[in-house]
Amino acid sequence: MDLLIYNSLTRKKEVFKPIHEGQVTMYVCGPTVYDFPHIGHAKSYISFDIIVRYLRYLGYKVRYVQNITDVGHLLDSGEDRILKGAQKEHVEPMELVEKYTRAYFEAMDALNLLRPDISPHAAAHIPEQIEFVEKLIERKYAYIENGSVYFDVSKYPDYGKLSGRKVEDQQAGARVEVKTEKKHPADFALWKKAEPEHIMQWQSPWGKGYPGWHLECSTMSMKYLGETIDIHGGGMENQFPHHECEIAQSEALTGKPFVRYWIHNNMVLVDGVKMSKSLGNFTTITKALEQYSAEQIRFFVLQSHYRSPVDFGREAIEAAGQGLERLRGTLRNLENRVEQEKEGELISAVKNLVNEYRIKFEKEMNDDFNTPNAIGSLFDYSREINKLLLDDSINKNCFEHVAKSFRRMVEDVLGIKLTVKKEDISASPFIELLLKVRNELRGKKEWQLADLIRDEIQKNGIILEDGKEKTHWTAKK
RNA sequence: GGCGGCGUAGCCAAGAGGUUAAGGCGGAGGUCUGCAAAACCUCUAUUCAUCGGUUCGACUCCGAUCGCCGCCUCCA
Repeated sequence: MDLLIYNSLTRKKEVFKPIHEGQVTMYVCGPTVYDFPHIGHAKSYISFDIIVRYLRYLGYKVRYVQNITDVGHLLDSGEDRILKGAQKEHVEPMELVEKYTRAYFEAMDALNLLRPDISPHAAAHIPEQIEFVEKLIERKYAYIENGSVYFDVSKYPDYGKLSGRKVEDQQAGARVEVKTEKKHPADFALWKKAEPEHIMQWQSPWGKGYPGWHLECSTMSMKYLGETIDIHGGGMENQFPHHECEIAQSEALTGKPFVRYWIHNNMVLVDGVKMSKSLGNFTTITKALEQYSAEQIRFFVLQSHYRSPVDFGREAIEAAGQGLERLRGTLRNLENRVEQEKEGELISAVKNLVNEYRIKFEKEMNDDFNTPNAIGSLFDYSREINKLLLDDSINKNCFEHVAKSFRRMVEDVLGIKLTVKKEDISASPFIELLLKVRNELRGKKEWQLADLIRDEIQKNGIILEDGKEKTHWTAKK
């Protein structure tokens, strides 16, 4: 069964074939670290996390690079985001970078995202970027103007192939005033001259300055993954100009295709409009995690497709949380039975069930990482498992086999942790003791006291379920 | 002005030229249960923004209209 990926470059789903068999090189545009990460980052990076996880599930050796932008990313006003932020917070630019880089990783860890294999910083790759620009000048794709270097878009006829735009159709200066020193409004900065008061500046052959924003991705992608990579991911809003410029400068330099599969994920909306830093309508991940669990947020995000926008609304997130509880219940009950039942033969009906749903899950994931459908099949699977749980004659090994397959899909591929380990709960022995007492009371039909214990325990986040033989307990997430 | 996307039940959300339009939440009823909880069963869109067209057949393709959204050198 082939893996199909929607390639933004061709606007078609294509069969995925990496350059080197069994290996995947993947680059994803990372954050500009000048503020706390928000739920837009969450959706974006969860989407790519799933892609990495699924590729690894399929057996590919993936090298996953995601940059940290800490220089050169400018605001409309022409100010560097990092410098502006540092000014605002009265800290050194690199102090700001450190603070928000940590915040970013902490948030990503909290959401159970796999760390990239390499997280290169733009400011740590200035020599490589300078070298990149020098080569472009050498090859006449770039020109120097007043201490800055610009890419000459007219030399690269393919400019616009990713976003489907023609240079002449654009309303130059629609949003930002056109710099007069550029030969053409579409030309973009590779290197910018720094005014003396601009703190972040480096010596270059063209005087003191700093790199243009687009440059870092091309440079670092090539450095760590090679001239042509398999997958480049990013947010849709970066398709133009950012990725278009990356393609232009990279392909101008090497004469080879820069990226084979471009993957763009859609945006997070709030009340139907884009959530963004500039609109100020964003929720930080920390704040979201105060209201919802990490698993719930992941599940909510994955219940819509990565190429669809998702509206971050309370009702929908809570509904997702309820749904997730059902999957949790299934695994919980499976594990209770694994604990309880005796060893035995793996029966073929169980083997077939596991196989059937593994195939369904893979079929959906193979169709451009269709997580909503994959989750749909998990709910069907869950229902089948629940029916199996009704059968008293099934042995431990069967339940173990099913539990393992269920975890593989939900926890390993979707990255959603389903259970809290009982060993991790320090109150564990006391809970056991209370349950013992409560069951004594139940035996004596002292329902009032027994119910009181249950209510009080539940108030402390422990859920009780009275089974036929014993009472099971779990910690609420 | 240019480029692109979306409009599917009370809510979220897949799908796709042709057997019953996934799945989740919510709701209704039932089974089980000391009561709970969980689970299971049944029901909950004759219809896919609107209007035309193509077709033996369209929610799916084409055109128009209405509404919403993104990008056009700031954003994941």
